[in-house]
Amino acid sequence: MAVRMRDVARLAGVSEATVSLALSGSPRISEPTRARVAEIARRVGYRPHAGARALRTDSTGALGLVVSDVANPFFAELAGQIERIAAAEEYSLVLCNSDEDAARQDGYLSSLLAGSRVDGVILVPAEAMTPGIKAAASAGANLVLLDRPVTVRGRDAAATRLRDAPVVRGSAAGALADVAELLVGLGHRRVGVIPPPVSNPVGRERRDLLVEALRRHGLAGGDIAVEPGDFRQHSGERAVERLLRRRRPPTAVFAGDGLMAIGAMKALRRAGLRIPEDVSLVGFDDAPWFDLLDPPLTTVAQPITELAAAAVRAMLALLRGEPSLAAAPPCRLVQRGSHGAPPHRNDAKKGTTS
Amino acid sequence: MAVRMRDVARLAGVSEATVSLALSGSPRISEPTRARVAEIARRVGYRPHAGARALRTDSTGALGLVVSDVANPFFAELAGQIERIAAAEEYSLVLCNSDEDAARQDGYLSSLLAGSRVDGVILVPAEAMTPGIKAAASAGANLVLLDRPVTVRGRDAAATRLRDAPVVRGSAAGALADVAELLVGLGHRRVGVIPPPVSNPVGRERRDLLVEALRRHGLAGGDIAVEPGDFRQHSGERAVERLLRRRRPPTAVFAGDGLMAIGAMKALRRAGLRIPEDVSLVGFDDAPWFDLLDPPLTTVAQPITELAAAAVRAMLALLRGEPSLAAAPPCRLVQRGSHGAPPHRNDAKKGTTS
DNA sequence: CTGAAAGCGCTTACAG
DNA sequence: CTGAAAGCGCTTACAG
Repeated sequence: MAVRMRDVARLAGVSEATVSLALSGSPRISEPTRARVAEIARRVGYRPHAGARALRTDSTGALGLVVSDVANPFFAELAGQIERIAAAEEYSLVLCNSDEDAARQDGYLSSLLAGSRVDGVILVPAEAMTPGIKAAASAGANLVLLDRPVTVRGRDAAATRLRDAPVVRGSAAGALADVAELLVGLGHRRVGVIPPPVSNPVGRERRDLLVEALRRHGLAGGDIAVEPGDFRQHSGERAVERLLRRRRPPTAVFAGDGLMAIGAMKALRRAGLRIPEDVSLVGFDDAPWFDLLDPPLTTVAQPITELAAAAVRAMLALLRGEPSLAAAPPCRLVQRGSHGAPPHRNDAKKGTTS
Repeated sequence: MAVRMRDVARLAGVSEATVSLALSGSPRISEPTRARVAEIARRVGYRPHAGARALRTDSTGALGLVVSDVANPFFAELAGQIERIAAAEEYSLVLCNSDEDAARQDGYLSSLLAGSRVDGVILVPAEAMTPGIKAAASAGANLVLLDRPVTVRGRDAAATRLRDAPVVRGSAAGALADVAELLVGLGHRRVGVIPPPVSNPVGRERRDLLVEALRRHGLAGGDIAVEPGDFRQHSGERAVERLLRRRRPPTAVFAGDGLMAIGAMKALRRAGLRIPEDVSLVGFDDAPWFDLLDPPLTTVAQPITELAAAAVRAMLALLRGEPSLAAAPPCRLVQRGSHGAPPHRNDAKKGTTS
């Protein structure tokens, strides 16, 4: 059906070997021959059979990207940028959604890597460690960890390799310290924190960074209410409901993910609370329409372009056998309209609706 | 590096042929042998080399998806659902962003199809017709057109095949008639329309369907101002600015795409206009956070889940050689808070800011 | 400067 | 019920 090398060779009156060499620009082929072969190949729309080439060269020209959910605006933007950069480097992108499910993630890892579908995988790990990640590492796969680290135990070969795997993620410490300073500075003394699942290193980290910054600003442990979510919008709603049922509900809420921030906003509104007059809300992740929300969302923006570029760069370094290139570009706090001073003290119990 | 069939054969004490047959469940292999081979393959994490299999069977187990921009929430959601459904059918997804650029789209088509990277492509065409689409069709590629049709001329083989290619897209006629009825019913007499590029059949269609519905409700041609955009947020802003500079600016604006609706909202606000008191705004495409915008956006929602399912279904039918399965599930108007009655007549020129 | 030949890892007629 | 052999489309040492 498709045009094959044999056809190009016949049309050019040379052997397949010459076509192959000519198209790869080998100096062994004379310029006139090279030009003629290239022109014919172009004219007939010849493209080498990707599978045949992969079989022969043990490299596919494809990269895998396993994220938890492309419908999440953060990952959608990230996937788009990674595709763009990879395409510029002549790599195609196989996209997989793990849906935060370790088993699905491991299935993808195995099909992509053990099946030699791709040369490497950029992975947003669904859990701190899974059998599939271990298996990929011990098979010597090219793995770049994106957005989240992985928890490595032991000193076997897989563990050692994994410890060396490049991790590319936003550095949230500075921005979360800014969040703490902003909220405490405005007078908030009771803060609700909705981190990603704490079974996940990224959940623990966002929680700990903010909680510690809040404490540095004088808040006591009892003033900080933690209700983890699961990266989904719905979990943000549920977490806010739980926060509002507390004896002394928070006057400010931090939601550690874009979708959870949306969910938190919905639940806050449903409870009849005004943002920021009754409660302040600070999110994590940004999107081009967050400034159009009601109110415009104050949030921690991740450096998506840098993350995408660094992830592809780290993968290319791996593929070339160069030393691994981790990266941690800083997140930054974007102040918009969803934060403000807390309501007066005697309004304290107002939030206990639902 | 990776485990190959040879290794499984050795461990099981049988030939490679037997392993192949056993794993494919051939009745020629005895049950004990099959079970033993399967168990060993599972234990060592064997996965067939995708390229070798593709070379031999002429089928890759992969599908291409070429969209114009995954960062657009509509396509992000669509891509996510398509990946999910394709994965359930054991197909992996190669994602490509054409960025509405015909040349990039054609490059992807050629690399995916002529390069035998995928068994078929689900394509959101960047233009009504391009050389790459024609080439793919005449090479007999499996092509499903998503969200947008293609303009076919001529009666050659490629044209005939293309005319038979399944088209899967939302049917907007009913919902756009509802938009016209809603706006005219509220008293609007001057409507601004920001369709997708009219070089694109989908742009012409959205424009024509709405304009005709508006006319059926008694609006004259001069009352309808058309300022096409290009699917990007920025173009929605520019289009609104042009609409507001008109002698008699519209009292209601329709933006024919999610990102353009966001842009329109931004420009309207920047011009100091209140929505919907000064201008009504109706969008196209929906997202889980559109109800949190200020004001909540009244919009035409596309049936994304149905579109994704229908696209994969159409592709599977093609791959099985079954008759092509087009689909056109209906869009529906979601009324929220961005529409209302027009301001009083003597306010008519208020909008001429900028 | 160019060609003939081997081999990557599978699947599938063909033997037995 | 199982194995030996051919061949998919490439690339790359090896000859000449």
